[in-house]
Amino acid sequence: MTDCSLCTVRNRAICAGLNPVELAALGKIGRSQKVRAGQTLLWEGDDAPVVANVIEGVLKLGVSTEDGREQIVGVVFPSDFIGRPFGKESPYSVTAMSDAEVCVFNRSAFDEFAGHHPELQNKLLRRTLDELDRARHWMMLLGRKTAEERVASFLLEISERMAGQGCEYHGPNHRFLLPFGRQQIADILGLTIETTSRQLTRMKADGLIDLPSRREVIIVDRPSMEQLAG
Amino acid sequence: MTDCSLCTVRNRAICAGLNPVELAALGKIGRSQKVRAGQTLLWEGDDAPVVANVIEGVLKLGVSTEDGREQIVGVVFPSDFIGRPFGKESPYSVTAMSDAEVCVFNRSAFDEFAGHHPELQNKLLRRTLDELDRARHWMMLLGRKTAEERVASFLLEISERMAGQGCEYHGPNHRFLLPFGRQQIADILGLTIETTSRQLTRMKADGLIDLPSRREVIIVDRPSMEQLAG
DNA sequence: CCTGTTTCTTGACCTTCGTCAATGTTTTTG
DNA sequence: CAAAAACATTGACGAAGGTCAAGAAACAGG
Repeated sequence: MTDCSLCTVRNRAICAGLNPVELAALGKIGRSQKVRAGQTLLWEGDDAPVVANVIEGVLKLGVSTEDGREQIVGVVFPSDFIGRPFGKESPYSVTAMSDAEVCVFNRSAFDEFAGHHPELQNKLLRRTLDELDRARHWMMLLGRKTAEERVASFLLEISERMAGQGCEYHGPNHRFLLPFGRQQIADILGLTIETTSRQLTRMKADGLIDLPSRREVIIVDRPSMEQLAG
Repeated sequence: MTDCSLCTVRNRAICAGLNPVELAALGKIGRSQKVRAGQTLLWEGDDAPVVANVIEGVLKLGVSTEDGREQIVGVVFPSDFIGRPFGKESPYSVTAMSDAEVCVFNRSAFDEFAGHHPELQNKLLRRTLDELDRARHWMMLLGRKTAEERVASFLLEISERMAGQGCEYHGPNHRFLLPFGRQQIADILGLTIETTSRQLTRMKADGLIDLPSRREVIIVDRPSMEQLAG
C-alpha cells in the first residue's frame, strides 16, 4: 500500500484525474519498488504478474533473438506506464537502464480496477495510442533510414523527450545528458556499436554536435541535424 | 446511417458487445464506403477527419520520407480498426491494397460516442495493445534480422493472419493467397524488391516453399521456415 | 593515486544488401 | 488477339554497414 498523494509523478501518470477515493483504492493495490540499473523487472515471454508506473529512472523494453541480438523497442521515463494489461505474457523484457523506482500493481488486480474506472482506461488508451504512433514512426527509421539519418533522428528525438523530464541543462545550445551508453544507442537504432560511434565522431568533426563527455551531447547545429534526420 | 445488424464483421469488430440500442446509435454516425485498390483514405500528416472499421479488403498504413522511400507500418484486414481516435493528425497514410469497403465515422463524433461507452473503449484499448505488441515485434525484425529471416518471418506471420480471414485454401500443405505484390512485401520488410524476389526464389529452389503463381504461396517445409525465421 | 575493468574509438577487411540495367512474365486494354 | 503496361526475375557491381582486432579513455574500488 502506497500513499499516492506524495507521489512525484502523481499528475502526469495515468493516476492523474482519479478522485481521492479512487486514488486511495488504487494505492491499496500498488507498492513502490526500487530497481537497480541492469536489473530486469519482466522477462520476454514469461508470465507477467505485474504492471507498473515509472516513478524515477529510465527503463528499456527489449526483444532478443536466440543468438543474442537485441532490439530495444521502447524506452520509458518517469510517469510512463509499464506492462501489458489484459494479457498474460510479456511480449518483451523490461530492464532498468539506471537505478529506478516503479509503482507496481498486481496485473489482475489492476485489470479489475481498470474495468471499473473508465477514466483510467481512457488515459491508458490515449497513452497506448501515443506509444503505437511512436513505435510506427520508429519502424520507418529501422526499415528505411541510413545510419547517419538514424543517429541524427535519435539525438533530436531524445533531446525532445528529455526536455519534458527536467533532465537537461540549458546552455547556449541544446545540451543534455544521455541516459544510455553507446551499445544501448546501437540497440535502439538497429546498428552496431561501432557504426554508432563512427557516426557520432563524424558529426562532432563536422561541427554538428559536441560531445563534452561520454554521456553529454550538445546539439550545435540543429537545422543541419534536422536536415540529416530526413 | 448504416444498419449494423447486417454487417459481416459485426461480431469481430469493436462494435461487438454493444447492445442493440447502442449499436443503432453508433450506426447513425457511421456510413459504409467503398474504396478502390490504390486509393488513399487518409494522408500522412494531414488532419484526419475520420476513423473506420474495415469491412472487406486489405489496407496498408504507410510512412514515407521526402525522397520517396516508403515503410509499411501496418496492414489491416476485415474487422480491424483504422485511424487515430483522440488525435487530429494521422501519423501515417492509409491506402487500400485491394478493393475494399470500410465503415467510416466522423472522428469527433466517434470520440464523443466512445467517451460514453466504456465497453467500446475497452475493446479499442485491447486492440491497440495488440497492435502495439505486433509493431514492437516488427521492430525487432526491421532492426536486427537478415533478409532471409525477414522473408521467412513474413511468410509465417502472413499465413497465420490470413488463416483468420477465411482467405486461404487448405491443400495438403499450407497454401494461401498473398494480398500483396513484391514491392509491397519489400516495403513491409524494409528491403528492396530485388532482395525480396531473390530470397523467395532461393527458398523455392531449396524446397522450402512453392510459388504456383505470383500471389500464391505454399509453405512446404514449415519447421525449416521457422528455423530460418530465427 | 594506482590498477583493473569496463566502455568507447579507430582501423582494416569482408559480407550483405542496394543499385542499375537487362530480360522475362503476367495482366490489361483497345 | 496483339500490343502495351505493369510486375517480377536475374545478373554484375558497388557501397554501406558489419566483423574482428587493437588501443585509448573513463571509471571504480581499494
